[in-house]
Amino acid sequence: MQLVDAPSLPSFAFNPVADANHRFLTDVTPRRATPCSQCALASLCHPANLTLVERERVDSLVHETRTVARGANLYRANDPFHNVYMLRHGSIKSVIVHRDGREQVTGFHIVGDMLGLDGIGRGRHLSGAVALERCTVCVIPFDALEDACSEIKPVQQHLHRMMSREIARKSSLLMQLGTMRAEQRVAAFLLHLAARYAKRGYDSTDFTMRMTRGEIGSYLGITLETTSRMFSKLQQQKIVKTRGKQVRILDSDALARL
Amino acid sequence: MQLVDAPSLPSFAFNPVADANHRFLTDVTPRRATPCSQCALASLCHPANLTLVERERVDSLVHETRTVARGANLYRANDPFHNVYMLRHGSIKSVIVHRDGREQVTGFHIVGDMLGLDGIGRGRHLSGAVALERCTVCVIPFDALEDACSEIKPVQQHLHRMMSREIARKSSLLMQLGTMRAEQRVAAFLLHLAARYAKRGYDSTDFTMRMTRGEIGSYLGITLETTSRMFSKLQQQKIVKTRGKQVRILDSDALARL
DNA sequence: CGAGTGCTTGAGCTACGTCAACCATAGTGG
DNA sequence: CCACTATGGTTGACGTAGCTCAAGCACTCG
Repeated sequence: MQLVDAPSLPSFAFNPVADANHRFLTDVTPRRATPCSQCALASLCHPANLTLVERERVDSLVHETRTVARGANLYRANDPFHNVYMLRHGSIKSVIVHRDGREQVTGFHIVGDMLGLDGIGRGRHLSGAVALERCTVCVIPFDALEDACSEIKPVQQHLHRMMSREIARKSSLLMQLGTMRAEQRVAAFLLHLAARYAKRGYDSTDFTMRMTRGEIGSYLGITLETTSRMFSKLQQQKIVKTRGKQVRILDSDALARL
Repeated sequence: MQLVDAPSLPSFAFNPVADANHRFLTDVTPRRATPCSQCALASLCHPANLTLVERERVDSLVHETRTVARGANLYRANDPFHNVYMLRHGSIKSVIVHRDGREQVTGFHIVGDMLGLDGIGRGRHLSGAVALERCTVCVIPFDALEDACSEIKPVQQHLHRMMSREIARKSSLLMQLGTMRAEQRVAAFLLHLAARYAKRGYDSTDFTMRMTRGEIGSYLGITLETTSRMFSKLQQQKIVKTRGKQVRILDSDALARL
């Protein structure tokens, strides 16, 4: 609902509502895009070594930026697939909902991640994408991206890498779910998150997790209670320190050794 | 199973060496490719609606076919990534090995599947691919495939769909591991396998699973004993009938209802 | 025939799920 | 400003699904 769209992302625009299902009805606000060439994330979104002309061509792919309110859907499962999205600010969870209504988190996305790739195959999004906090995304029509791929080799390679990494990411998660015990899963989750923050230049030992214990648990295939217990356990062992969503990793070697 | 395609496929080329398990050391036998246009699998590998010229271009991508002996690796984790493979005959498992030596199965591939996609991202294969029976694959150098993508739009789209489907497949597996109980996992596994056979024109109610209980269990995140128990349980309920690796699905609705 | 590999089944143990109570924080409405 | 409510987090008590360990059977292959 809200979403003040304003020239520039004013944070006062955040305006929470109450009610499990009936909140944040209007999700998404389009905005004008600032050119990619001026974007701090360019190194994550774009292949390097483009010519000026190519760079302009890439700029033109993003003809829209959207902001998504906390709790709102960027897209939902089964929505027709048209665009992929670069997450430019904020964090997002991907969820699949079972026929029985339970939902399963299949991914967390942070700044610099590309979303929506699972929709290409069947022309519909397979999972939904829900903002964990106010987000801004660049909207990239997939048709146009494919066209650009044909013309500009590095763009093609970049896309393929992004997709492949998504596959690899899921593989490694599969391994976690298949073979690790709860404590190890939580440890691996923290390390993975930290590594991604590090890669983006954020503090990787001290950060705030945007997701709840329930969401982490769903992602890791354990309950929220177990998740909480594992955080407590890690804290007792002086391996991490948590206070709500705030985490500090005290001994990342120990985490990795679990 | 075996492949009558005969004139060639010299099994004499098989030349064992010593490795972790000391069997099947030399894995792979190159062969000349038969043109794709004459391949029964063309509808799975290729986009439809290609012009004659385009079709020939695609044919030229496959300049090699290999056979892989049972138990042999088509590629191993960390091998440098050069090719993707179309599985033309047989079945293959994808495995990741932990540092502690345990291995986790992350996928089963049957005729018509594309393998190796997880290697694009980092230039090295993330998982290994082990033949569950004698296999033949078409070798497609990825560079050449990318070139063809740039030139022929339908090829590009086809590749993107394949990759996206791989992502989707893993997502759905994640859901199984995250939320289902052992019996449901086994049921979902059978249904999924049956559906894939059906799509390829094989009998989907009566088939033989090429993988062991242990491999199924690893894939599903349960032990081989539990896998076996679940098969027994399903048999008691007259939902499926198994005899070793041979399965008959008696009541696929019941399977889906679990 | 013996050895190797895979499958089944039982008995006991345990990691984790379930249920439930309670606390903290933050937004909300009088 | 202070209850009031909603949401998220922590912790305990208890039950159980699935793991571990172990034994025995069925095939296949040399």
